[in-house]
Amino acid sequence: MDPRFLRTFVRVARLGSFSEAARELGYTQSAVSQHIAVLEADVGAVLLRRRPVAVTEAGARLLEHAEPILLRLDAARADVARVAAGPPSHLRIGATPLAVAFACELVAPALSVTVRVGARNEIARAVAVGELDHGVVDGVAAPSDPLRLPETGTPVAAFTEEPLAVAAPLDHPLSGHAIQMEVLVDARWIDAPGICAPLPELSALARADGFRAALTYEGSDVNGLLALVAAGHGLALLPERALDGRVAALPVIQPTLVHRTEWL
Amino acid sequence: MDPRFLRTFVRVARLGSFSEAARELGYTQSAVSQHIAVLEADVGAVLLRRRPVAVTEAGARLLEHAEPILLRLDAARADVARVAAGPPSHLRIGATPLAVAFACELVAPALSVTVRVGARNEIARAVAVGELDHGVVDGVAAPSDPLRLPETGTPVAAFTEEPLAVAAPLDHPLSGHAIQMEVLVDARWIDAPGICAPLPELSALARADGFRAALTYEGSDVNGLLALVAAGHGLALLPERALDGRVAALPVIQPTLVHRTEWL
DNA sequence: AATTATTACGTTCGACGTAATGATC
DNA sequence: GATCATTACGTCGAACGTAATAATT
Repeated sequence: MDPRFLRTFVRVARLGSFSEAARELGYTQSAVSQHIAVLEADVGAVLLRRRPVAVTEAGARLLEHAEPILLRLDAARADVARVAAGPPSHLRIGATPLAVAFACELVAPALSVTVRVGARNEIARAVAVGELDHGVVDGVAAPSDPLRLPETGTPVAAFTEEPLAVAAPLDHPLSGHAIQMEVLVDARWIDAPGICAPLPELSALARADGFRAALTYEGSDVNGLLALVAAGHGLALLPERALDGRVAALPVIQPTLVHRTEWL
Repeated sequence: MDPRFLRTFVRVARLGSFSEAARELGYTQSAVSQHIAVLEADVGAVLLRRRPVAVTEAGARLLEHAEPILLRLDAARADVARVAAGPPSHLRIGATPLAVAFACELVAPALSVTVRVGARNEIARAVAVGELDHGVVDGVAAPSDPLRLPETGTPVAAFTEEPLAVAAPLDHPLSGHAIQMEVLVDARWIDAPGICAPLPELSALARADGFRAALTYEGSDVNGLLALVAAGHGLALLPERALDGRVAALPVIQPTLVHRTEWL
C-alpha cells in the first residue's frame, strides 16, 4: 500500500477517470492503470468498476482510510520540517471568520504576518500540512468536547468556550428569553455554513432532526448575516458575543452547547 | 515516506538499536541503516542520534505520526478484507472487563464464538486491524463525549452512558451521599487501570490534579477490586451498576462524568 | 576485541513510459 | 471511430543482501 498508489486511487475515485487522474498527477494512463492493478492485487479485492469508473464496496472502505492517511503523512512531513526550520520569521496564520479577532491577538505587532480566513477544516488542514504556522478555529460543541477536526495529530494549544445565542429580529416574540433549541426546530433558519455550525451538524449536536434552512447565506461576513436576521429573514445560531444591538439575543440553555474556539 | 521505512524507524526508535530492529523485521543491519538514511534524506532532518541510538526532536515528531499512520494502514487493509470476506462464520469478539457482559449479549447463541478480554486500546486496535470482528469497550468520559480511542476510523455502532459512583467501604463517612470528585482528590485511591479509568486520565477529565494512587491493582477482576475497597484499602471509581452490597456507593455528581460503553 | 552502524557494490525487482491491443460509448 | 482502460515490453532506479570499513564500548 504505497502512499503514491493510494494517492492515485483517491484521485481516480474522485474524478471517475483513469486518464483524468493521470493528467492531473503527471502520469501516463498506463501508470495509473498499473497503480490500481497493484493496489487491487495487494488488498485482494476489486476496488473500482470500470466503464464507467465507480468505486466498489471494498473501494469505498479503502477510500475512507486513504484520505486521512495521506493527510497524516503530509502532517508528519510538515511537523519534522517545523522543528528543522526553527521559528519562522514570517508568520502565516489562519482563522475562521468568527475567530479572526482572536487570531490577531496572537500576533506580536512587529512581526511580518499573513492571515488567511477560511472554513474550519480547511484551516485545520493547512496548519497540519505546514501551509500555516498557526490557526484559530471555532465551532459549536458540547461543553469540554473538542471540535471535530480532521485527524492530523495537531494538538490544541488552548481553547475558550462561550455561551451561544439565537439571533432573532428585535420584535421576535421570544426576544430576550433563554430558550431550548427544540422550541425552534421548525422556525425559519438561516444556514450560514461559512460562519457557524451548518444546520445538519447542528441537528446532530442537538439530537433533534428537522432544522431546515429557509435561506442559505454563502458569505462569511457576520454583519451581513446579522442584517439578514434583523430584517426578519430568519434565525441564526451564533456566539452571544457576536451579536449586537440590531438583533435580539435568545440565549440557548438546552441542549447544553457552547461556542468553542481552539488555537492550533 | 514509504510505510516500510516508517515501520523500521518505529522499531529502531523503540528498540534503540539498528541490529535488534533488523533481526525482528527480518532485514539485514545494512537494510535498516539504509531505510533510516533514506527517510532522513526524504524529510531533510536527522531523526536518530547514533551510539547510543536515540530519537532527535525531529524524530520524536515523526514518531508521533508514524504509529497512527501504520495503524490506519492496517485498518484500511482489514476493512477491505472484511467486505471481501463477507460475514464470518466464526465470530471473534473482544471486550474490556466491565463490558464483557454486554459483549456476550451480542452473540447469537448458536454461533461459534471466541471472546478476548483486554485493555481498551488493545481491543480497539484489534478490531481495527481485523483480529477481532467486534469489540465492546468502556471508559469514563464527559456526557455525549466519545471515548478517546486510537484513531482508526472504526465507527461506533452504538453506545450507552451510565452514572458513575465511587466505591467506598460500607462505613465510609460519606456513604450514600452524592459527591463532588474534588472532595476526594486527596483520598486514598486504588488505581485499577485494567478495569476503569486510570487515575492520570481521571485527573485530566476532572480537571483537578492530584488523584494519587495509594495502591495499584493490576488485575482485571472487579470482584477483587471491590473486595479491596470493602476491606478499606482505598476508593475506586466505577459504574454504579458494577457495585454490589459489599461496598458503599457514592454517586458522582460533579464534574459531570459518565461511564460510557461503546460497541465497535 | 567485540559489538554496532555505515559504505561500497552487485543483483534483482519493480515503477514507469512507449506502444500496441482490447473494450465501450 | 473516438475515447478510454489494459497488456506487453524495455529501461532505469531503487531496495536489498553481501562484504568490507569505520566508530564506540
